[in-house]
Amino acid sequence: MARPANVTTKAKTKPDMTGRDVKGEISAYKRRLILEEACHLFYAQGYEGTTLDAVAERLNVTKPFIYSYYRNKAEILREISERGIRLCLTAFDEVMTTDGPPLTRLKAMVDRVTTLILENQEYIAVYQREEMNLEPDTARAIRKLRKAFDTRLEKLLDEGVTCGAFDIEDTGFAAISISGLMSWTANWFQPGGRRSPSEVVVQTQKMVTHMVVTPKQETSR
Amino acid sequence: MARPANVTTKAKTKPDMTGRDVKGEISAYKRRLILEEACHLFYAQGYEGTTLDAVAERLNVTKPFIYSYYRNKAEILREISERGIRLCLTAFDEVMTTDGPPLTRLKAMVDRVTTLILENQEYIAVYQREEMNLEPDTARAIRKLRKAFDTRLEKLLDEGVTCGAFDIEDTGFAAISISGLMSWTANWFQPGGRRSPSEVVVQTQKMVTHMVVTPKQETSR
DNA sequence: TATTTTATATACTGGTGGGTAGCCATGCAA
DNA sequence: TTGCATGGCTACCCACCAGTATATAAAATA
Repeated sequence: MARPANVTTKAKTKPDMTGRDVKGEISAYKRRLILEEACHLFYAQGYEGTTLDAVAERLNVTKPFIYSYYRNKAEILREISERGIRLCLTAFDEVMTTDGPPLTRLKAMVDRVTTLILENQEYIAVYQREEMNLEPDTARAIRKLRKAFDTRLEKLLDEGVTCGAFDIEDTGFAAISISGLMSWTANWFQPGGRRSPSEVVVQTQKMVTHMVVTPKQETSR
Repeated sequence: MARPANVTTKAKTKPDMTGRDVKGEISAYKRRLILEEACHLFYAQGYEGTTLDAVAERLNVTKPFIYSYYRNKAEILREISERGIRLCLTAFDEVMTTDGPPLTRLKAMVDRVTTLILENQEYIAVYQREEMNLEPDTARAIRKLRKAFDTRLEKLLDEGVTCGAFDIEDTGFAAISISGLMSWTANWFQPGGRRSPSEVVVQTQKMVTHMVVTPKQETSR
């Protein structure tokens, strides 16, 4: 009988604090494999266009195998989406712990986050496209995370405006635009295409800088 | 028997050049109603999440009714997508026929296109999200149109760079970013929300201007 | 008014795919 | 060498939905 997929809560075994939880690690690894392959197919063929049989086939396993690691299809999508936004959020926060003038931090943030988005392009693209296939509760939670990102970005912009580094009329709008600009790359970027990831990152950085900086104060070029 | 949906080619009746083609107009009107309702549901629940029965119900008709105006579900999606991008393209071209310096035309374009995008938000959003549910050929055709938009925008930017009005390193990238910024509004804008459409348009215009203009040359504020 | 044509509905089919019940192979413990 | 746990597989079910064959009402035509 397929065990209930309570693998989510890792280290379910007794608190044997000495040895590693090998079982758990293997489980997590398998979950990861499923997630990656599913994401790949969702990206290429859409969520509804992808059958779990197809995912299983690519992994040379069967559908019940998947069902012993995920409760259902939607849960896979949830993990993809969550990963997508969580990565961005943590990266953002990490950059914010550094200090330096707003522009420096903004640039660093754009660098880190855009890099991340390109590295995890499929996750991000799927997450953006398939939001409505999430269960309503989950969708709400994810949207909240997304919003948190924009809000924090807005704060940073406010800071810059206050100290005169930025020239922005509506920081809320600018925040949406900037995060949009970064997200957008996941939609059009093609690995192995005309532009390398690092070129995209650099150009995005420049665009963002242009968007916020007070003309006279713009530094290097 | 359900007639083959050859309603697409309008004015199928004999070339009676005197009277109006009332039949055809009614047909077109019905197609339009179906399209709007379908788009609305696709927007709210996704393409695969929407059954044609549901569309029919909302219109107080039945599924075969729809099938006598559209060959299949994908054709409806095609028309939605095509409408989405076609609107933008024609608006762009229309603006380009006017003359004036690049910045003026760019601003006018952003105004017109963003307005259009907000007015047709559902079409645009569906078109962006559901691209992969189109038949491969159709998808290619649509992508081509999208690309045409970016290319023409790039040309305008090149012009501006040549005459010194714009300060852009990579006009191709800037074009993608700008069209991305405008498209993005269709994803987050909420009618009746905090910002009115015209505010969004104005702010988008400012963002775009910031992105391209050479600092010293920026005019009004 | 009889007859054909058009427009729409009722009622079905066939394929598909998410999800599951229950079986089997392997390994480990006693 | 039996018994139990683990982990996966075979085989199935059933809801759902795109698409269709056929009936019927309304309108156009004669």
